[in-house]
Amino acid sequence: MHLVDHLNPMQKEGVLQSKGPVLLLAGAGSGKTRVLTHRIAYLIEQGVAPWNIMAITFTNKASKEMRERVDALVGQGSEDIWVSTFHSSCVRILRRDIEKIGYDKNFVIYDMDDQEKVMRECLKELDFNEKLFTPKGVMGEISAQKNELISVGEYTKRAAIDFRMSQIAKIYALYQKKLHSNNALDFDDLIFKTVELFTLRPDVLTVYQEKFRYIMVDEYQDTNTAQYQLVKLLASKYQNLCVVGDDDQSIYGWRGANIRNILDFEKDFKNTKVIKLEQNYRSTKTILEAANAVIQNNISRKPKALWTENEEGKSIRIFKGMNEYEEAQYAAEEIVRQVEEEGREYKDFAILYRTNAQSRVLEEHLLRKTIPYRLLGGVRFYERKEIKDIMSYLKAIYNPADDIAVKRIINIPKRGIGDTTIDKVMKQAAATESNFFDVLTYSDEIPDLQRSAKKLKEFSKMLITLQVRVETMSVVDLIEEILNITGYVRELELENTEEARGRIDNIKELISKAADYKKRVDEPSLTGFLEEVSLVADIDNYQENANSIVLMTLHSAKGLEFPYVFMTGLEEGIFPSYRSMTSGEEKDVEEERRLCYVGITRAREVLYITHAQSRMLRGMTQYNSPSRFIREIPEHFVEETKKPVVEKSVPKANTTTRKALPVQARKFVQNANTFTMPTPKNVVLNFGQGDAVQHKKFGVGTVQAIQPAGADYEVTVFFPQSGAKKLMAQFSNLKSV
DNA sequence: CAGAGACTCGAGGAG
DNA sequence: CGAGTCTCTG
Repeated sequence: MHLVDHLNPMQKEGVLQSKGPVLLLAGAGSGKTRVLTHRIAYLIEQGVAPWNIMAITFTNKASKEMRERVDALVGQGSEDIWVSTFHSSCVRILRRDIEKIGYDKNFVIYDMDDQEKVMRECLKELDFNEKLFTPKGVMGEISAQKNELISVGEYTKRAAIDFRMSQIAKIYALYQKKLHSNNALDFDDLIFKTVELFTLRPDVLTVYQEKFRYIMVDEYQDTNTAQYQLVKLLASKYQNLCVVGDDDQSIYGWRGANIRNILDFEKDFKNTKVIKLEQNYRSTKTILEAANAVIQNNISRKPKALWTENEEGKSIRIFKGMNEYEEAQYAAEEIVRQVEEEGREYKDFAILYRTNAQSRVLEEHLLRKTIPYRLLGGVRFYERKEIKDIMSYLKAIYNPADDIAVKRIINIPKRGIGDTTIDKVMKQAAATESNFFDVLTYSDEIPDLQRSAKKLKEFSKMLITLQVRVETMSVVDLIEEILNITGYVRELELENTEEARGRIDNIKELISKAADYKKRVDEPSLTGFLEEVSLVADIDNYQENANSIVLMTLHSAKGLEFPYVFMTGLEEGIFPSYRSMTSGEEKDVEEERRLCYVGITRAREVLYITHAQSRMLRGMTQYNSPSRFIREIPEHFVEETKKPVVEKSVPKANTTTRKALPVQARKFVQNANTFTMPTPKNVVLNFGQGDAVQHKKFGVGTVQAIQPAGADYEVTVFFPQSGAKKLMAQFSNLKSV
């Protein structure tokens, strides 16, 4: 029995084509991970040393999965294969060699929060119009430059003719200067600086080229220019580069992913062998053909069509809710029904949505039905205040030059050091070109700081004390020591609120994560722990085995699969998003459509698509028409389902075949049909649709519909005597009976 | 300096 | 609607 015996011919070719550039176009569910892992095993079988092999993925989860599968296939020596993400590979390289380009190798990694703080400082210092230059906006532009490998110098040159750009160039320069003096890199820098290192120091590049003779890149369609350049540099010597991707699943354009990387691969690497994997092993025919039908509406793509030998399967269920509550209720009830009547397990279900904000209503209804669920996204663990506080202590101990971390904790818990004092310290630091922390240590010598010097020195002494212990203490002990000295947890205990208890739990969770780190890693260190924390993604924490349904964004769902998938909020303005519809660029809607394709192809057996006629957004009620993507699914794959008639009637799903809907032949024609109006205020209704109500003149009737109408509700009530009446809730004085 | 209350403004997705 | 910022007061 040979490695490739149970692979299909195309997969086999992907495995055996082990030399030279290979472009593996792998459709959704076509077994690409399988090809990659077998390919690695085959290389080793052919006598390639494990340490000469590198496999790059985007998420830790993907790399962990690949590592496990490779371990199972290869056995001995597999630990020497570099299986890691772009970011962690770069960190590893930079820790060794970044000194060669003028950075300290103990750099810290800034997350978005930290970046924004630095950015705010820059904007404040430069005193630019804050309406024109928002931290987020400028950060986005700078990030885009880094993704395109455009340095401060290069950008400044290009910016010369444009006022706004030249302003941003100044911010970019200051921002980089601050990061450098804080001894910090942001996410984009991790890639950028590695490329810079390789470019400036060919000797270093050669070392890595010799090391990584066989390179594989997963999710290649999501690489940006910087990542591409990195791979190209590494592979240029031996040309043994295998990239795997699917242009139809490119959904990270907004993050700088350059779809040209996949479309032009053959031009960049001569004699590229192109292999297409088009057989899908995951979904039913119905689901797959629906996905094909949707994605065909995109103009810029490589033509292809996935096929499967799987059975027809069930129709795609489409549900229209009156509002997002009804939508959520439907999903929850349908899941309960499937679990109780069809014997499915909770873990078979995923609910997907376009934006994280949509998860709340869904959660409420799942809680109400006591359906166990896991939520990915939202406020991530490491972004919680208490966690960031503790982490900032660790960062400040590790790298006192990290002004952002030091400033964050200087008055946490309260030490009587206020904004005025902090400002003075900052001024002093700027004037002497020193770090914020250094100023603290000699604050008693500065006239301006005399009054608060005692507190400042006390704080700096405490940090120094902790620094000394790093050598001898594990991360767990260090955290406990911090909590001890600062009284952080004690303070929370005194609060004695639900929220405070939650925060204490989170801190305990952090400690156990640190303990787990210590157990798992060969040489645990504070650096290692900080690094790991900086680089975790949400999806990395997703556990397949837990028996609960899972809620996540469509973006997070890429690479996963579930027997039952709910795609929710399929409405114009939500999905496709308002921004993509109004940007004026068709490519933006095409990216949304690819996201839809990704969503549909997550489903193995049954796909539900739901949308709501109205939904609350930012305190406003929006009325959205159904998403164009619904119309792009041929109707014979679809059945429209009605809500299991709730409340008073039989709780049984009641499905009917959907009547002919006009099929929109061409896109572009679609207009938004999205608008907002004020939500009724000060009107409380104590009845809902289907309830009986009493009216002075008409007697008892049944509520048929409730529509917001300006600041009031228009209630349609059917009265047996007088027929249907439309009444304004505020004036009709309806009473529930 | 700290806390309370008013006020503004904004949510797309993620390593 | 809700998080984050601003302003006022003790």
